[in-house]
Amino acid sequence: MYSEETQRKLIEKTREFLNLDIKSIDRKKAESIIEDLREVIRFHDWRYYVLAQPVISDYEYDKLFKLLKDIESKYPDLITPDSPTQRVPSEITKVFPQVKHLTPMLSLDNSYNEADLRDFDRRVRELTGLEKIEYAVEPKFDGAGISLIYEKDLFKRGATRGDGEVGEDITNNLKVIKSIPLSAKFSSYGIDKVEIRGEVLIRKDIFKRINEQRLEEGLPLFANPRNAAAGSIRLQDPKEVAKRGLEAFVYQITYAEKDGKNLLGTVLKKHSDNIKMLHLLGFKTPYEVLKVCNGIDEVIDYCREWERKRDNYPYEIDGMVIKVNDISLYEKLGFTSHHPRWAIAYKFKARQATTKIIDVVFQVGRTGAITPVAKLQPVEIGGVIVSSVSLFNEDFIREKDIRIGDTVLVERAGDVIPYVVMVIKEARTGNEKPIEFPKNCPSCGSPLVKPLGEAVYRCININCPAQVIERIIHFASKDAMDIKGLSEATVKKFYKLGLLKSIPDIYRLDFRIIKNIQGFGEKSVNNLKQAIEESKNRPLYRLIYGLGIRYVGEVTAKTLASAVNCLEDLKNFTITDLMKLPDIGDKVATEIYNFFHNEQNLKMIQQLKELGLNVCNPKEEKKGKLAGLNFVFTGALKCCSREKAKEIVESLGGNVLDTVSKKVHYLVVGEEPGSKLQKAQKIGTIKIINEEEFLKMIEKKQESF
DNA sequence: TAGCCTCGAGTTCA
DNA sequence: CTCGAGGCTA
Repeated sequence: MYSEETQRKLIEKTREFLNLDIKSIDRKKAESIIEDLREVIRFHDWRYYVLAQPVISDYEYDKLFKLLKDIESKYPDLITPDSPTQRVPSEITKVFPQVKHLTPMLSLDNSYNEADLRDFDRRVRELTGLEKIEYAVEPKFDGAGISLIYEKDLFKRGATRGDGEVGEDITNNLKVIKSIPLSAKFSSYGIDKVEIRGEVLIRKDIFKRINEQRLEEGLPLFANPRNAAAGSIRLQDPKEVAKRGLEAFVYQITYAEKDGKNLLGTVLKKHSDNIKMLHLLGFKTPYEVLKVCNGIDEVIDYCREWERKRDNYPYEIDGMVIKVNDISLYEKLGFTSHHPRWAIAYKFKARQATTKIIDVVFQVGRTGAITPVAKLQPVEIGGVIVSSVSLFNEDFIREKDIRIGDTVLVERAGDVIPYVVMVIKEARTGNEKPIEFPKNCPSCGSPLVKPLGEAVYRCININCPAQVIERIIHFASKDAMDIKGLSEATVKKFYKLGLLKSIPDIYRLDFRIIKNIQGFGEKSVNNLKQAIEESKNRPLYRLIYGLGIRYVGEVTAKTLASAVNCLEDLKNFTITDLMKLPDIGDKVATEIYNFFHNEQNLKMIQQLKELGLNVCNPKEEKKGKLAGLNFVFTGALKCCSREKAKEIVESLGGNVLDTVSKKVHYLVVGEEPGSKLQKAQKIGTIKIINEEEFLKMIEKKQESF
């Protein structure tokens, strides 16, 4: 057992060790830290295996373990018999009876890149004397490992991994998992007794539901689906286990006998065939996603493919497993003390990491919304360095009890945007400072207001500098007036220099001054000049959208544009008039009405008109061949960007929507489609077409672009 | 009035 | 992409 104080110190040391590079460690340094490092690893073993509440990510644990292994291989005389490297960690909660596995449950050696995989392949080829190896490659499920024994076709016993030699008997809990057959006709394959390895998993969407429920009940959250699965299979009450929606995948036969004789490698020759057999016997297996690869190049390709699409897979996977497919070679290849030489794991870049919150700053958005943003000690997640993360609003901070100085678990999933999963409370020193929400706007100092029932504070001063800047950025952005060369950074720079204080100022920029600004040459100035000139001719709806009226996005802007001939006509609309338009209720109508009855705004509109911007719709309305049809895109298109495709569809009279619903007529499926495809299939009435078919539909008109 | 559907807004890094 | 909230419909 560890006291709170000890735990805190150990976590602190963890961070130190994580920043160490093996190259910087000499003999003296090694001697001085090695025992501490072992103690740190033992502590994390305890958090992970005993409490099922790890305080660091797997990736970080692997890093620590690797550091210890590296030091020990550099200075082998420092190895002690009780070093964590000398055994797979044990300590098991005593609730379940302990049982011995038929064959040890070893972990796999890890690889992190192409070079590691090629090394592995080279070793396998050397040891077997073969020129090219056939590999079976499958996703590495991130769940809780289990071992199942079937005797005379009956499910006899199921166990956790434990220390690899001895696990816990959780047969009763596993029996409630429906994807584990209680009986399977192994006898029809001439097998009396078999030991199977697998993984208990929770689907990502179910994991989310469980955590939502735990939040409501005030229970500690699970950091990820694996923790949830590991915690769930060891619940005392199988009835509770049944409620958790667990599933079990099996991926390896480690023992099979007939009349006391071993069948592996003799009768059961190929791993891929074993998986097929398990699949046919009614087990959940990676059968559909297992690929037999001839040679390491195919393996690497397949790993890459999965690294790209792993987020679309309903189960959490943290890498790929590569196994030599020919089981008769296993004997020749053998084992090291930790792992088989005939298999290796290829680990994807981690998407979770822990780091410290250094500070919290408050940003002012275009609508005046105040967003707290945590500045982090930079940390690598999924291949990029993350140094800041949004904390959204006060409720989020309160719910998670986030404080400055806290160590937090940060995740960067498929959506790319980092997110604070939880605070590692064990790491607290007592010096953490609560996050105080400002009473005044950090940009202009005016008092903030929080409308009843809303989650965010707002600065309501429309001339607040931060808001003005954001509005100009929005106006120039791609979806609005699309002024290339007037990026976020440029707007900020010009504002600071006093060149750009309002939207109309864009069209009054003095280019003689800009030429003298560092970073602007002849060419960039000319490009900017031209882009600004071109933006004067944008269609009316883009201008309306660019004005940044609250609740008026692209769609509502189009509604408004098509209701009038010219921008000024909107001045004459009463709230009631506006509410007659589709999808505009009283809230939206009021905002629009207020905007067009604000003197400052009217002056701006007048100025924009005088500066030569298009403020009217074209006279005649052209109808295209796609008139009235709604499109949605999913996946990447080969022909062009989505923007371009959207433009083409709209030019032909069609619409492009963001989400799949009954209104949609066509779903265009590109490469690696997302969840929209399933949704569309479920609705049924949507015509699902691929890119080729789509191109055919728009073909005749396409040359003009 | 509840629940569905859609739109708007916010969001990180390079 | 996701969440929250506005608008619409049963």
